[in-house]
Amino acid sequence: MEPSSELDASQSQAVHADAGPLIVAAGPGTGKTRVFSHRVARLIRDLHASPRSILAVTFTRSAAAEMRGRIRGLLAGSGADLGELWIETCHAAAFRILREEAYPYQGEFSILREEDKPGLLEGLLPSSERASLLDEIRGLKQGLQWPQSGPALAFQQRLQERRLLDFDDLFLFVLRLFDEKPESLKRWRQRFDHVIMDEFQDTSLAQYRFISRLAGEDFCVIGDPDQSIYGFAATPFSPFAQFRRDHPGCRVLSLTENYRSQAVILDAAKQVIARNRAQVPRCLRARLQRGLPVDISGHQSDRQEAEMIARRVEGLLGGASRFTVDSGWAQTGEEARCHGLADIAILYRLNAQARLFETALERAGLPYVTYGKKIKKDGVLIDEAEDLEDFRDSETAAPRGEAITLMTVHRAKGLEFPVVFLTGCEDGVLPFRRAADGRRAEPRIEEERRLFYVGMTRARQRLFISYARQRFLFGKTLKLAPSAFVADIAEELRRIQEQESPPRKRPGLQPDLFNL
DNA sequence: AACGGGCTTCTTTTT
DNA sequence: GAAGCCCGTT
Ligand SMILES: Nc1ncnc2c1ncn2[C@@H]1O[C@H](COP(=O)(O)OP(=O)(O)OP(=O)(O)O)[C@@H](O)[C@H]1O
Ligand SMILES: [Mg+2]
Repeated sequence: MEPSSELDASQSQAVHADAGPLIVAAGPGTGKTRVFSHRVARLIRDLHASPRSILAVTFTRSAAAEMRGRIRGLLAGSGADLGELWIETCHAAAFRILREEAYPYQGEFSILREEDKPGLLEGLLPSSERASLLDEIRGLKQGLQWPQSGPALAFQQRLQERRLLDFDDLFLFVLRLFDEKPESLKRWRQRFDHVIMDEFQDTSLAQYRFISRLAGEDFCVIGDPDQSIYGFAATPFSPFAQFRRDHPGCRVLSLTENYRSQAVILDAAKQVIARNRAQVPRCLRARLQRGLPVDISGHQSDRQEAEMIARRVEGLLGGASRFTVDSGWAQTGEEARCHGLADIAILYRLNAQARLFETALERAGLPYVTYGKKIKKDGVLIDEAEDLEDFRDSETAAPRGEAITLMTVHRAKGLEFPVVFLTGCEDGVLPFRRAADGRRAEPRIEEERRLFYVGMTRARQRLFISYARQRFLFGKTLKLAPSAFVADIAEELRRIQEQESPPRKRPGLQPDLFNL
């Protein structure tokens, strides 16, 4: 692994950019997250900023944990430590402030988990109307409005009786706190001289308002508009555009060198994303050598897809290095059995797709870890983060570190793997389209394309794209065409293998997706 | 209260 | 296919 201390010229410029509103907008694998950690480390180590004056915002808790480790590593030997540095998600930062301010309640209060929300409406509404009320409440809160009347208000009162906040409330309350108690806002603003955010493209309006109120002169946001994949979860909002409006004349830096993916993979990904309108012309160059073509395979069925991937994985695993993490080979551009289990990720659009892979991997005796799937234990939903370790004992799954990773593309955001299988690349699955008869049959195609792009750009050395002609989903067997995204990859960058169909004569005119 | 048949719905997810 | 929900029956 390359030393994580190196920076190229643009990265260095971003790290050393003076305090002042700063956007770092750059493509995947260009070292945005590296810049983030170095910028924080530099503040502490070189500029002697007090760690407690820094607020570093990440998208997930696991990213926060990893960031903590990276920064600690960068500070090692300098005598400095992390002190009271805040590395938090937006939600966690809001929650911490509310707790420290004992607002809106003295003493204990807690967060209502998403799955417990409907229960709170017990007796208030027939359960068939609960979901839509919760949607309505979310809509209100996302627009920074408090529920004012009707069952929405009743829900809010029930939260209050139980000293509970839902996730959206965190921002409503912290913003209200700042409005009601200017002295409190002043204190927090004075504390956080330096605010930095990663994955800024997925910041919601409420989150942005919250962080903006805390931030002073030194406010740095880092992200990639082409990797915005959580639009579905919030009301439409363009954080980069808003930041520019709020900070006219802010500095805008970009990073153009991709250190993650071999050139063929990156070029293929660029061809796909090129179909989305770019606000700013894209510039992204591979630093690694070309590598092997993107491997595209079509299968007769979803089961076949899973079986073939399991076999493929076996072929990739190096004998001796089978259990080494990220063995760092394949710079040679040669196919080789040199990978460890932890080097390999199987990515998919829908959690429901995971099961077939689990079955196939189990049959092949290959250890894996599935992330994010809702897990029930004795009929009760358990929280993965805390309880997965125990849970694993009772299942076939393996401990982290020597297992294949199974997760949705959404979850893979920000991560990288030497070998990536991007699966279920069918029209209707990726891009996902709700059941054909539904009104909202139109997928939000640009976001789906970004998702595909995120999936592709997780790969360092090998990218396998696969689709099935037939898939069993939601109780129906669907006939599916390959995703149009696949056809956007130029011939010279890919190698296609269509698994031959069972003996059935087909007319010569077979629509060939790849010769559009 | 507990059972079961018929009905609908079912992404992606942060906390 | 599985789960949740409604509603009528035991
Ligand atoms: N200057 C550099 N020299 C060598 N390797 C680098 C350099 N900068 C970054 N890398 C490596 O490139 C990979 C991608 O870096 P990083 O995760 O920071 O990119 P990113 O822009 O945050 O990607 P994403 O958009 O997917 O979040 C990592 O493996 C990182 O160690
Ligand atoms: Mg990153």
